Amino acid sequence: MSFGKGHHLHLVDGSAFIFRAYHALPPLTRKSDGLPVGAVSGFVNMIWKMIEDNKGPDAPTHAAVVFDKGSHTFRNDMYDKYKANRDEMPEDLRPQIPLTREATRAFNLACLEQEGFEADDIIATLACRAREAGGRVTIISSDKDLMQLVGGGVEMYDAMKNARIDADGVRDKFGVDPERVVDVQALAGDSVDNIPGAPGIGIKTAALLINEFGTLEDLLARTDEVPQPKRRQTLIDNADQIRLSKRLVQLDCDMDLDYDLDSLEVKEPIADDLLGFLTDMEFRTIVKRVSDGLGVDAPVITDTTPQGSDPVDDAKQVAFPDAYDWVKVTDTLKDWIARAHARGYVAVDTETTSLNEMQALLVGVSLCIDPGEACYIPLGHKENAEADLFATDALAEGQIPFDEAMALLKPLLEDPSVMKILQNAKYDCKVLARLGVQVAPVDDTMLMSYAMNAGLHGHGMDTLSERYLGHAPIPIKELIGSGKSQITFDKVNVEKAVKYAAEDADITLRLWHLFKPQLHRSKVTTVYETLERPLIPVLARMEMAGVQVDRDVLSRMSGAFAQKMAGLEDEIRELAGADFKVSSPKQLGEILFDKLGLPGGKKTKTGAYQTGADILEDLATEHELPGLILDWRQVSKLKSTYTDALQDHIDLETGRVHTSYSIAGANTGRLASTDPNLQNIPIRTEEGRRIREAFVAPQGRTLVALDYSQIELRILAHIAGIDELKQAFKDGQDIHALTASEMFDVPLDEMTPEIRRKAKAINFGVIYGISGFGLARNLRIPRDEAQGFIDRYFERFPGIRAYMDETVKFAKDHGFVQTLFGRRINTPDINAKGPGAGFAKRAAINAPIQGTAADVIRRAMIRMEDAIADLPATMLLQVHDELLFEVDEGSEDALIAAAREVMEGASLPAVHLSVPLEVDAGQGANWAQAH
DNA sequence: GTACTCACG
DNA sequence: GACGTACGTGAGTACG
Repeated sequence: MSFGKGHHLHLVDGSAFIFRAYHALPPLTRKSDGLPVGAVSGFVNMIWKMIEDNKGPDAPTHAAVVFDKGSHTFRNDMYDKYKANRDEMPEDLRPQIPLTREATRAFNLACLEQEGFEADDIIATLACRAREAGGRVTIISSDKDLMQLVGGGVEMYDAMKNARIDADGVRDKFGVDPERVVDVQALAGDSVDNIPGAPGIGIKTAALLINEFGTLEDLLARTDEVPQPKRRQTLIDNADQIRLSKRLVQLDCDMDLDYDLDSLEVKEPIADDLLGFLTDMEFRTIVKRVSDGLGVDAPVITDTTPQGSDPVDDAKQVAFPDAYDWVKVTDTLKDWIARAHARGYVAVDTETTSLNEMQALLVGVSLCIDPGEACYIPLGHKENAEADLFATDALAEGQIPFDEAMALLKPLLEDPSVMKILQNAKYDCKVLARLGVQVAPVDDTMLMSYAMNAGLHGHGMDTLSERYLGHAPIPIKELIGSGKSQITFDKVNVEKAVKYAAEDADITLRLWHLFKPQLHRSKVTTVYETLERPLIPVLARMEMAGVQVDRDVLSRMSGAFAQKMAGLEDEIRELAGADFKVSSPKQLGEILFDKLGLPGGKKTKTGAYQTGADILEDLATEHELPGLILDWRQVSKLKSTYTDALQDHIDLETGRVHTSYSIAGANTGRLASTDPNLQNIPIRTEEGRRIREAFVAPQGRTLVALDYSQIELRILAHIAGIDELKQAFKDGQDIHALTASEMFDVPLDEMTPEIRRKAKAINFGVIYGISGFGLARNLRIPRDEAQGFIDRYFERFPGIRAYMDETVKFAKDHGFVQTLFGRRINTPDINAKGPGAGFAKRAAINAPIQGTAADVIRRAMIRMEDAIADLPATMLLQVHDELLFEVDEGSEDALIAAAREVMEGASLPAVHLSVPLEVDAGQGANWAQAH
């Protein structure tokens, strides 16, 4: 009998089920092999519950579970930014997607998906057909995009809230009848799906307009009748965008489907199929429940755990062996690789000749699959290596030829179904990338620790091993020595190398077993998945790209600086009346305070006089010497740290400078740049700024810099909820001038630079956890005056003080603070007594602000590569609130537009800031011009 | 190896 | 009542 009156169709939004299950549940893994199955388990539970709940007279006669397929749909062809700000699917969810299809079929339910269409379109087409045939439909989903289908026998059911949604429910939500929902959505837009809509019009206004004009088409045809001038203009200006939005939200009710409603008739699950699947998944509880429900005996799930015990326990309890496997022949290597494939994960570590990844040569690879069982595959060890006298270029015995081994390892390292577990993965990924191996997918124990333990301790392997495994790894010094006599790893005796290298892989695997379940318990899985791990390949590519630095420019500046220093030194010695080392603060202090008897003379804790810039500036009014010292120091700093040291960092092969970013270096989530540090290139003084002229674009290219304007103050305004500040940012006002005006009762048009400067210092102070002492020192004013400013500021902006108090209280209660994106920064000293207390408090106040800004730019960087993929552009550097790019001449504007859009929308959809993020852009032949 | 100083956001 | 502080980094130099 064909589908019609009296029939009831259930349509389940399967993809939504999966995401809900994934995010609601801990990251369960299959015990026998560690396969992630948490989302599958949640999905199965939801389907089973749905079946159980829908027995009885109103039971569905027909049913289907509908899924999205692929990420590119016909909507992307209409609008390339459709759903563009969706975060990427978490790595451990990806392998579960096919399993949910399998689960659906195991339930004997129709499993529907179609390339190029969203689940919503299939649901729409089927719902419309069922309605036309005179039957009833229940759509099991809470997605508001499906509400346009409600009515005429079609209802929705929100399985989480246990609530049915009928036409009245839709009217409650959208303020219009279901058939007009698309009109409202087209006007209001949707930041989650990146539907543009009309700026400034939300659901409320949209419903008002639609109810007044009838339909969207009528409204757009009669915009001249809209009474509010601003609203009218918005509608006129954005008419095309609104029409596009409507086409984006309008579901396709008329898809070509190669099946009909009758084929969706409900069939009882076949016990063997269903229980077979559930047993395979090792879902003990569900197997029991389903068996009871079906009235059959529950099958036994045999325990097939690798060593018959829990990997978390093994990680800590299995002893570290005295010897590991030295892989000498390809058969042994093949055996290890087969084991890794069978297990689905493997810990990997590489040994190389250098800490600099751009120069490091691969010397060997170690693998580990079970605690205590690891191997080392030596590839580039030299013969007679340790005795310099006999060192030759000949390779040591017992090694597989390099290319042969790499040909075997590459497929494993690139296999999407085998998780590679590394400590500080970026390093190994870069070394291997230079050999043409793109390691993926990757888990990084260092980043797992960082996500959970930032602020508690470092995240290097030695620290983690001692802390969490109670085992001190073999120090690298024992193999390569230290200082002048240090050797490279290729000269290390292979026997010793096996012990050391395999142990590192063993430790990494054990840490992973410990950390993986903890990640979820600490509620930082999302942080790890969205802010830490995806950054590894992004930074690796930026570092390998490097930035071109003009050696001649630096060299010329060095010469000029040397001359200037020599001249200053002569003057300094003359004024001092003595010969001394100008670079020695100790000697300088004695000259200033003992010999010349200048006033002041504070001592450091080691008993030497302080000679910092602030002290010398104060003394400059007393004597000529301090000023000259300051000049000398500035030039000396520029020469030694920049014009000289930077030249040594130019890579001879690429002719460029390749920094290294540490992802887990700064507690707040900021990156840190080392070897060289390219995040502290001078800019504040004119002379220093010229160093940036040495950072150049190659022939035919341009440097483009984009930086967030006032991002930390904006975030503070959002977090603390300060309406005046939020409004000022929305209106594009000068925030420091506004603060000054509010505090000192000076109208904006009478603002002086001096008053504004004070307000600016206060604004920065607020971000740092202001204190009277600190502000006084910064502004060089008496302390009580500074305290007066602060008091007035808090009087004017009471919300800021409330934020500070709440943050400190949160830190005291929980032992950590959080960013808007859930990043956790531990505050172990927050309850300390004594001088440390103030320090910890200020750090706790600052961390959520600095950390949220760091999260925002991380999100932008992760999305940036896709966003500029079609442009001849490369992302090169990050300087906390700035990104530097290189782009072919002629494409500058396209790059700026694309990058700005990513940066300004980087918080979405996870966090909707109540202040706009603004990005300034510049371009030029060198970094000085681009800024 | 530690202390001091100074470059950046 | 005194203490000692702006938040977060990395690197070069002196000095023991």
